[in-house]
Amino acid sequence: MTPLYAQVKSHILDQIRSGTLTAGKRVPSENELVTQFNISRMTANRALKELTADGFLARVPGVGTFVREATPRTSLIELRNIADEIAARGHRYSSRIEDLREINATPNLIKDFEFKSASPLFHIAIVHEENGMPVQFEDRYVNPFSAPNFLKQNFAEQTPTAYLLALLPADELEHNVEAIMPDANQQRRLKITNVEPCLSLHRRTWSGGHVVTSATLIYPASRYALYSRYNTGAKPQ
Amino acid sequence: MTPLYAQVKSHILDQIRSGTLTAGKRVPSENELVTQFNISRMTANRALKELTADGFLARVPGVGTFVREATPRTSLIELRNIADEIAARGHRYSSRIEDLREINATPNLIKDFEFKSASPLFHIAIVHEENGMPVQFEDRYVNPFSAPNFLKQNFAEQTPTAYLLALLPADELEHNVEAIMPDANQQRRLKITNVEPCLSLHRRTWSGGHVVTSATLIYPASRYALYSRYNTGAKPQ
DNA sequence: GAGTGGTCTAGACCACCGC
DNA sequence: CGGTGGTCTAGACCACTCA
Repeated sequence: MTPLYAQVKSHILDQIRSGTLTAGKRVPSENELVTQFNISRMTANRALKELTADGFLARVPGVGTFVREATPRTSLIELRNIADEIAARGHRYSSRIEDLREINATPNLIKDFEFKSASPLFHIAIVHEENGMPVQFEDRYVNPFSAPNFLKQNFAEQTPTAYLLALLPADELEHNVEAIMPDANQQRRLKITNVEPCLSLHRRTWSGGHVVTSATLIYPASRYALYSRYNTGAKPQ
Repeated sequence: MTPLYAQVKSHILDQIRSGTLTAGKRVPSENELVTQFNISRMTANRALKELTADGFLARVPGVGTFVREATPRTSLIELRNIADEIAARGHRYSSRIEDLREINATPNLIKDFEFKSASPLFHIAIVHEENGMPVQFEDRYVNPFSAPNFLKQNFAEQTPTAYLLALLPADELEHNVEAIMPDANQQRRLKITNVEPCLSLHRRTWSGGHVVTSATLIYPASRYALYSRYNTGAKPQ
């Protein structure tokens, strides 16, 4: 059974997504939600408080709760498909699959996937190339309960990111970015000749409360940077 | 009057900072907090829930609430003050100012600040330290029209970020993250002995349509990572 | 079975806002 | 003044874990 506060959150998010509630518009007050959903005010308060913490709403004491301008918290690293990015630059995309099979989760992976005990996982190692030059090494684990047919896909046609995004909407993302020196294996796969640092982007993706996939994306420093620009919704003086 | 839940939060955070509660240790249960502070369980629940959301605690249903491992990582999305982040980990913050003066904008800086012609700029170079160890080198330029008193501030008391944020709301942000090998100057300032890659985070901040500041923040890879986790607003809640 | 966290209720008092 | 959000209470039922 879905908790009541989560149902209220979903209801409001649906209205924002569908355009019924647009930026700046007032959301039902806590007391209005109490009568609409036949819940207690504490439950309505929790729903609105969490949506505010998530960056969707802004609350003004004595006035009301409002839909915020285009979510300022979602922009730094969008979930984009590297094949589309490369195509958008007018370059040729290709890939090389280096591994694709079922494995047993290690203790670290069990923690990553929030599993309670040992479990099989799917693994893919794939090198993405732009005009034949490796630009990203993707080392990804996939929850077989979320994507049971993962191993049967043709990843020469569609990247793992694109397949998973089409299958399951990502409702929560976690990113961790580090600078690393690639090990010999990674250097070989990325065809790095000189000593060159890399960006290591670790990403976990949730859908429906479960970790769908955990991926480490490695970019050679000379060929890639992460970029974002966005509006915070603050009021300029 | 400080809210009760905030008092409980402070009390627990103080114990983490002072070392009374270390990583992995169990925090008082909700019922124990109820009797200790003479509060209702909902208030105790709120304190523990928020500390969990803030990343300090981890809760296990049926077992208890525990202090999390302090991971030195900084938020990618929010504009946070490094002094607060370090204090929140219970560590000692200090800084070393290496430069603070007015300069003339170079062509690159003129472009960065969207100026039409040459102009003076303020410059600060400052090393941020955690328990005496350099963790960030900040190389920042500031628009004198936005913050005319910048050079007169005491940056031993307040970081440049904190000063500028209090002065002007950031209504637009731009980030660019790269992996770099630090040059000799940067190595010396960060006290890097071995060959070690660094994260370079370049950030421009707008307020009222003008570029207020342009900063390059350099983090040694071994001591820092950038982190973010957020809700995307996609369908399943 | 005792203890834990997860959720929920039906009230309450308050500061604040706009009218 | 009535409506808003911010906080708080004293109960409650549940699923879960651990001994």
